[in-house]
Amino acid sequence: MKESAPAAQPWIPTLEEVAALAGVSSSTASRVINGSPRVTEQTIARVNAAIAKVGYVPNRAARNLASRRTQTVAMMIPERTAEFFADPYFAEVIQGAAMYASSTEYSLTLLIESEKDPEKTHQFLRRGNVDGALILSHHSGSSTYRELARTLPVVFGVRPPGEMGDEIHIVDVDNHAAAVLGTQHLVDRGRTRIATITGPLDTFAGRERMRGWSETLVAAGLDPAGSEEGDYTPAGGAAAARRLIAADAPFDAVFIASAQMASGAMGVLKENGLRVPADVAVATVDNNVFSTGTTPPLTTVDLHTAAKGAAMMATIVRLIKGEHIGIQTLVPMDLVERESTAI
Amino acid sequence: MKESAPAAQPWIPTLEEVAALAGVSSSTASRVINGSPRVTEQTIARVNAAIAKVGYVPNRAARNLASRRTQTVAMMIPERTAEFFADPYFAEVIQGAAMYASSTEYSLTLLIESEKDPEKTHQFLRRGNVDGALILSHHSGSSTYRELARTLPVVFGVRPPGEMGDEIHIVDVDNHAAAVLGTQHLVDRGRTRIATITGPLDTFAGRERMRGWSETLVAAGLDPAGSEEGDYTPAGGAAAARRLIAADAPFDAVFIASAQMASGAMGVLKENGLRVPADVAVATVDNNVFSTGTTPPLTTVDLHTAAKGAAMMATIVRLIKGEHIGIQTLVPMDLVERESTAI
DNA sequence: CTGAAAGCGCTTACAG
DNA sequence: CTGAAAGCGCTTACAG
Repeated sequence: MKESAPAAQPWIPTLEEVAALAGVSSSTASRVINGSPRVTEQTIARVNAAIAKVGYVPNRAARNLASRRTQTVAMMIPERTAEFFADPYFAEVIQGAAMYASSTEYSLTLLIESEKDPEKTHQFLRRGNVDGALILSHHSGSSTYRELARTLPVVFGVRPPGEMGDEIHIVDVDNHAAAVLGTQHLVDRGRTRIATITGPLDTFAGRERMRGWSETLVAAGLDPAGSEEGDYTPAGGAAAARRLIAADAPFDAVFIASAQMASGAMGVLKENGLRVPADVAVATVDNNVFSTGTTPPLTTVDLHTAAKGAAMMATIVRLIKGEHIGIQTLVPMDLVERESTAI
Repeated sequence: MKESAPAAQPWIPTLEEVAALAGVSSSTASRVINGSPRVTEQTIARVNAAIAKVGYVPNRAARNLASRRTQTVAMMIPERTAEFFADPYFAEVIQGAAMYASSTEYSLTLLIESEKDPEKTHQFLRRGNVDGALILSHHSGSSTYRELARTLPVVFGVRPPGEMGDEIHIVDVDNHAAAVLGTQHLVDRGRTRIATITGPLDTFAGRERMRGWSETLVAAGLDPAGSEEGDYTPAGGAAAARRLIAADAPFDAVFIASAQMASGAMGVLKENGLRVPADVAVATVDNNVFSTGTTPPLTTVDLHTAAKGAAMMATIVRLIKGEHIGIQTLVPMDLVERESTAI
């Protein structure tokens, strides 16, 4: 089945050739390419002209070998890839990171962590095959990434288990504030019996969002009108909505901790003859197809998830360059009002 | 803001050290690592022991430079990344490709194509920085990727504009068959007034799915009960459903060309007092959160999208290795029956 | 500001 | 089956 040859490589210009064309040494050509300040304007122009003429692109392998950098950042993906990619949240973070990367010299590689043999993955990372790693998800309880962070720049997009130490860099959103924003909006709309569908309460984000809902009610002098736990999926949201209704504590609004859950919950509300927003106002979190695609579309807290991905990438690049930066970066958010909370 | 140093690199073992430890030359150690057949069992064992002992991982840059391969495959992402990643379909293809890649020596890099300066991206690709490229999307009308395919192994996940030439390798699903499968199921359920919400009709897939719906009706001796065009989004599906209802041609079933559109359409059906499946049976395409998260869950044609991504990766690897393979790979599909078409 | 030279860590004909 | 040697295409002190 083998063919003669994998398509004869066409002509690929080399640094030396560019240098010759520009009438300089390859050292100088290299300096121009790498933006060294110690080169004449004129030389720069000549080299750039030569580069443009032959369409020169540096050979990454050679460059990386010589400079001992890889210009590569790994995005770590848990082995349960199907679940991971099913959540548009992660896709959006990846999108933001990839977009930011494209504006830099770094490229983003998807690296799936073997859960049976995490050591293999970690060795790959530690052995100089990437300049840094981005962690979006991890088996809670595992602290392997924390260890990795001691020998390699690592940026977390979720809070790793255990205490925050100085060695951890995290880019996150203020989940408590997000829930306050969404819930307060329901209060401002005059709703007084506000329920919630929470995220998984064994996650930090899930608990924080619930706390935001609860504290907002207390501050407004309102009693909670019910709380059910969901799992961030539409089906989970639908199930939680059913339990909420079955509990028979009347509610005129519900803060749902994710748009995916909200989209599932909407169908259940309708089935039970509850009109949105007339009977029940709905506010949620995440501005994506799940919040725009329902009827009516949902008021939501936009967490700027793509911006979070970009911020993670920006942070890892700065860490790689050896900059000294803060432990935590918070990504801003805002409320997007739609029909589901119209008066 | 600069710090002293980017964290002293810890000890990274080198091939030479592994070789010394095993008592062989680095040539031999290299052969063991690369699975050359011309090495003694004993030598292999000794080298592997040394590798395990020091936790050796080959330096990719050196390896790539010496072997003139990159072990990297680029997944091309259009510059409108937000739209691209919003569709779970693409995320699922990426997932499958990444998963397959992790079982090989290849790594998958996300490469965003600059649309203002596509030449820049293409030069990067052509200049030996990747071994192959995967194309999931492209501006129709552009034939640049076809040109690229003449100098670099390229696998398409969508049909490029223009004629299929021998130089094009494509991994796809039979969209016509998918629509036949879904529509025939509605016919088998005894529905006789079957409408459709199509995908964008300026795409090959959109037209093929519509043709499948239409031909199935003809074969069953049924008249079409209406057809509206959607755009693969929930909002687009909702709008199409509204038009379908407004057209006032009664229908008792609808084949919707994507689950995203179906999820939007479901809300509109309910609003209009149409019960699913009692009044209207719904069959769709894509087995993801959009088909499982609605109430009731949707009967759908599972296109095995992750398998498609894996097949794309498998195909590019074979092409890179110089194997002679067929122009087209079709990924199988199957029908998943759920409540939306229950009798 | 520029160049000659060494070296990054591997692979791979070439001999044996 | 194994080793010595050359070389992959860059970067980067080191001199000047």
